Formats: sequence, structure tokens, C-alpha cells
Amino acid sequence: MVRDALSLAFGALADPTRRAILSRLAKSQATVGELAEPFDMTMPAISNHLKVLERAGLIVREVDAQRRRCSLTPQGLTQARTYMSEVASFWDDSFGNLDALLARQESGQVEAEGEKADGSRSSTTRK
Amino acid sequence: MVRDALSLAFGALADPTRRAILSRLAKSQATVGELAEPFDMTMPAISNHLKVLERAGLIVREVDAQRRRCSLTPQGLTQARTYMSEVASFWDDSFGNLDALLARQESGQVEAEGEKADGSRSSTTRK
DNA sequence: CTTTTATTTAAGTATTTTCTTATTTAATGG
DNA sequence: CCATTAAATAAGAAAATACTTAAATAAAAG
Repeated sequence: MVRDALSLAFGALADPTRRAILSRLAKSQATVGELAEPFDMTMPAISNHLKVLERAGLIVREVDAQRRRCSLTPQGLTQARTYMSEVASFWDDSFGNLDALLARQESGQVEAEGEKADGSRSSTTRK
Repeated sequence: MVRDALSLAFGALADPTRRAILSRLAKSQATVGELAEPFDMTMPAISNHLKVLERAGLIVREVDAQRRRCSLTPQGLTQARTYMSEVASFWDDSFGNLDALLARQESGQVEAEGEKADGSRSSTTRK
């Protein structure tokens, strides 16, 4: 039940409503009500999405009288991007040249393959 | 039930076992059995994780006799990284760097405001 | 052929997630 | 004070996840 930070961040990003909220917040901060407005969803549902985003370190909420002003925070996103760069370094030049990767992909070139795995025993059922 | 590509990718990344599998595959491709080996989990469980990673466009499986050789594929990861860069552009490089934001946040100043949402009736219950 | 190896599919269950409606908290404004 | 506004919490239901064991498939090896 105590998920690690990366799982929380990626889990939070795995939902279109939450991503839309983040995109909205990338433009400017907003109150809960303002964030809820575009969605056909009740406030408690949005409130819960915001809780998920907050626990993931993607947003922060500051109290302003009876409103909660939400804004983006770098933490969660930074960690997540770092992890992805590590995995992507397999293709990705020297550790993080996204543009180069995008260019390669657009031109349909996918490279990779090459190294062989070592030998190892297998487990069919339980361990 | 038909999730969008980004949700599939982030959802796939939101699990430590699957991330470990990806990290392993970033070193070299491997068979299902080899991938299962480090985990205290049955083969069907791993098989399902691989299915999730495949549907997310993070890995591909090629048949080699009775084994399935798994390797990373850029698609899913690239899309996910692109999305994150967009959100992160709020702070990030070109659009005002991270340090600037941190400074702004530490000093309690949160910028933004400015645009007003249009006439928005609040919805306490349903919409 | 029959057995072994590698992996998937099927079926069932426990847990988590994502919504809902109803209620509560708490600050503002008359 | 009392009504309104803004949001969170509670309780509960439906669906999705992440496992399990058992059985099926399919190629390789004897």
C-alpha cells in the first residue's frame, strides 16, 4: 500500500483527466473549481484526482481563504523523466538527447539489436 | 476499456516490477524466462506484465522457437517523454528554467494569475 | 511418438481505483 | 448569526489490477 515515488508519479500520469489538469496548470495555477469546470465529473472526483497528483509530487495546493490554489511542482515529473532517460539511454545517444531520438524515429530508423544475453536457467512454476 | 496510448505507457511504467524489466532490457534483450528469474513471482504473472509493456509500446516480442525474445522499443517511451516535456516546459529551459521556478516558489511567490476563467457556474453536485 | 522446455491462456480471488451521492468543514458576506 | 460558496470527507458500488493454481499449446529433443 505504500507505493514508491516513481510508481505514484507514473500512476498519476496514467489518466487523461489528470494529464489534462496538468496541462491546464502548465499555463497558470488555478483553483479546484476552475480545474473542475471543463470536465463532466463531480467535484469530489476532481478533488480525488488532485489528491493523487499531489501525492505524486506533481502539484501543490496552497490555501487561499476557502479556495485551494493549485500549481505545478517539479519533483515528481523530474524523477519520472530521469528514470525514462535512463531506460531510453539504450537508444538515446549519450544520455538524453530527445530531439535526436525524435529525428531518428521520424525517419523510420529504429536501430538497436546487437548484444547477446548470457545463458540462464528457467523457472516454469513457482520459485 | 480502450485506453489511449499515453495512459497505457504511463500505466505500464507505474509498476516497480515492470520498470525493473525495462531496466533489465535496457542492457540487452532477454527471453521471458530470463526476465522472470529475478522475481519471486510466477511465470503467468510475468507474462502478463510483459503483455502490459507490449500493449504500451515499450517492448516487442519476437518468436524464437519456443522462446519469446523481448527487447525495448522506443514508441511508448518517446510519446510519454514528449508529453512530459510539454508539461515541464512550464519551468524547463526554453520557457523559463527550473532554478527560476524554485526561486519563485521558495520566496512564496507563485506568479501566474492573469487570465480569468470565463463565467463559470460552480457545480457542487452533478453537472 | 513421448517427454521436456518455454510460454500463454483460463479461471478465480483479493485489492485498488474511480466514480457516484450525501454530508461535513470552513471562510465570506449580508 | 445565517446563508452561500469552495472544497474535502465518508460511504458505497462498479470496474480494473495483479496475483494465484491449473490446464493448454507448441516447438525441441530423445
